[in-house]
Amino acid sequence: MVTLAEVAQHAGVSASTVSYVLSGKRSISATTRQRVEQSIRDLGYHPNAGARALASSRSNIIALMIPLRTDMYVPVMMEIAIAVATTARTHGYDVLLLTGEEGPDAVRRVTGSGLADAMILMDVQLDDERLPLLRETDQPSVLIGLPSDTTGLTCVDLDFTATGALCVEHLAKFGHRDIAVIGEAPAVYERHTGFAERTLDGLRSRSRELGVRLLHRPCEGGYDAMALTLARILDERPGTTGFVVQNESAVEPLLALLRQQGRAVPEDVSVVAVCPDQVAVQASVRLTSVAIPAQEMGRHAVAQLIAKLDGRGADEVVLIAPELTVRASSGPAPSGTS
Amino acid sequence: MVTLAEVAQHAGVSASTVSYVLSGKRSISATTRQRVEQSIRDLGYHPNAGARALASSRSNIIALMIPLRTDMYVPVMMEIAIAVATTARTHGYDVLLLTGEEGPDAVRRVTGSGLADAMILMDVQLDDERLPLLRETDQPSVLIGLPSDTTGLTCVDLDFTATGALCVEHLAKFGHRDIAVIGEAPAVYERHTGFAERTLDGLRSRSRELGVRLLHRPCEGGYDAMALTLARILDERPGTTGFVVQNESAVEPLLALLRQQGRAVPEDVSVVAVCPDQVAVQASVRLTSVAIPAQEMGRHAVAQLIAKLDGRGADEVVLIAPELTVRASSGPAPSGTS
DNA sequence: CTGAAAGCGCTAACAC
DNA sequence: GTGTTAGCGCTTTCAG
Repeated sequence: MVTLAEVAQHAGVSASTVSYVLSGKRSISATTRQRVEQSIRDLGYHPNAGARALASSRSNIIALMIPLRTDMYVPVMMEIAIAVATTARTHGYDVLLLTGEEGPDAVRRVTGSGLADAMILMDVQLDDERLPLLRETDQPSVLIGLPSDTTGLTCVDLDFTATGALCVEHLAKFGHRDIAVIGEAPAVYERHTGFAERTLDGLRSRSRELGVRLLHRPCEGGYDAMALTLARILDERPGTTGFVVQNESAVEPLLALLRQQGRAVPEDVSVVAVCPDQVAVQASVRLTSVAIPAQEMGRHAVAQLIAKLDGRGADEVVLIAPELTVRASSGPAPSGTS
Repeated sequence: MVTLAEVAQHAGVSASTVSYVLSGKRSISATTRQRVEQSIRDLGYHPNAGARALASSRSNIIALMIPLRTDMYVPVMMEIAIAVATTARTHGYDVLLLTGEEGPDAVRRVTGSGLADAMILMDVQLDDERLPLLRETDQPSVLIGLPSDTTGLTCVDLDFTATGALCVEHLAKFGHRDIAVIGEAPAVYERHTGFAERTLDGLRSRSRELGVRLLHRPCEGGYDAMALTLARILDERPGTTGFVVQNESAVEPLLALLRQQGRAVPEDVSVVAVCPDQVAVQASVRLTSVAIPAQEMGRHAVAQLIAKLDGRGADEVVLIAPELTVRASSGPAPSGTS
């Protein structure tokens, strides 16, 4: 293994000079720099991560905690994770993958051991058990998601309240007065996952303002569950002409069932989804939707974290504004309907 | 920050004793051990990862390279990644997440810097550009996937050749004589991804043996692409009664299109999918399928890697035997059809 | 069964 | 602009 000392010797300079060439923390004459860089290449030198971490008390690693659960839409998590990893690399950081399994202990382990310099938490609950730990640690962290109390925390998320409002507005503008919301699985609400509840808040308050009737039903994914849910909705509110879907695995079943019942989209009923663009585009009817900006969330989270690590940047809640894309699944409410 | 020296002092022993209590590398009297463990708890001591890595030349980190691409079925990758992470933890290892972006350079960086002790590569191409590097490094590695030349490599994968064969057998047993294969996106084949080609090999050779006609068509995901592909297939082979689908985002579109054309599943046509169980179960028709054992692959990969790290375990190709689960989408070929 | 002490490879004062 | 050097916190011989 090639060490810094060997590089120094090869280049005829001192160890510190090599170190400074690498870190750029003090100015180096052009000639020395070139000699050193040449030696580094000649010898195939790679700085030792452990030694560096020990001496500098910085590992240049960011920990990313992802949830174990699989009842959320996985591709979004994956897209965020990948965005985090690639963005982190552009800042010289690597990413350590932690599953939720260890729970709060993982936070202790990572902060205590200096394994990572900072951490990003995904899938935050409204009253997440890891939050107290984060508040008392001096280790920078960023949440992707929004807990109920954000004091002393930095959070990045889509503005789901605005998302809910936006969906209702869109349908209301088209004259829909009876809207049904197909939500996530009941477990998601029971767990008090922030985004689901906030979307609901947004949906409800804007409905109230616009005088629209709103019916919310959680729904497991899949055809059977969707069939049951849809039947109940139409039973309770036969005049329903607008649907908001926030559950990727209910999207296609819903469309199929509507088709099967002879309800044309968007002539008879309109559907607005909250889902990644890919899902909206690949559906059997191209869906009007509010996208989940996974990449943007990942990038923002890393940016915030780097800012903290560099001493810039305070605690802040970054809410990404939702954007609704009109596609083929929404249109004017059929006339003659209440 | 609490150091090992402080723990030693608190417990009234030497630093090395504390170290040995932690590592268990030499026997310690029960009383000393207890005193030390008490001190560790009292002080809230966590060993410093960097120092440990430096002194022992082992980081206790496994690098996991996942592909950037998103044309593969993401949930499977995610499931593997999570299985890798949790399994690794049970062996005392953490997982570093590398995206394919850096390509071979990532391998160099990680092995050179001692950041990770070993690595797992996912989404291996038949002639992957990272393989030469792996062969010349002494750093242990395991591939999830199978390149064309496995010399000097350890690989874990589903036996896709057997998978293909199994699908044909199942359909042939039901009397289907004309089978169409809906494959992955063309890009996947162009990239010479191992699993896609091996499945095809299995499908073809068994078809030949059983005297079944086989038509293979790559297919992008989504309805439009599937509609086009299906039309062409039925045009070319109107007598097709069996479908093998290896493309998650084509599954639902296919079912919808068949339904729309009045072809009942499984009365008129049978469908066998190669996909995760979740997809098979959630589809509008519960699909007869060969599952992708994501968790098992992740666990196996880690097990192989740990074996190597412990000096046990040689290079080996582990092919997981496919299992076909019969569900509601396959049945006897309609009589009167060739 | 336990201690003492020599590094591991690098960073960052402190000197010049 | 460059060199000297004292650690960073832990592991692991070598001694007892």
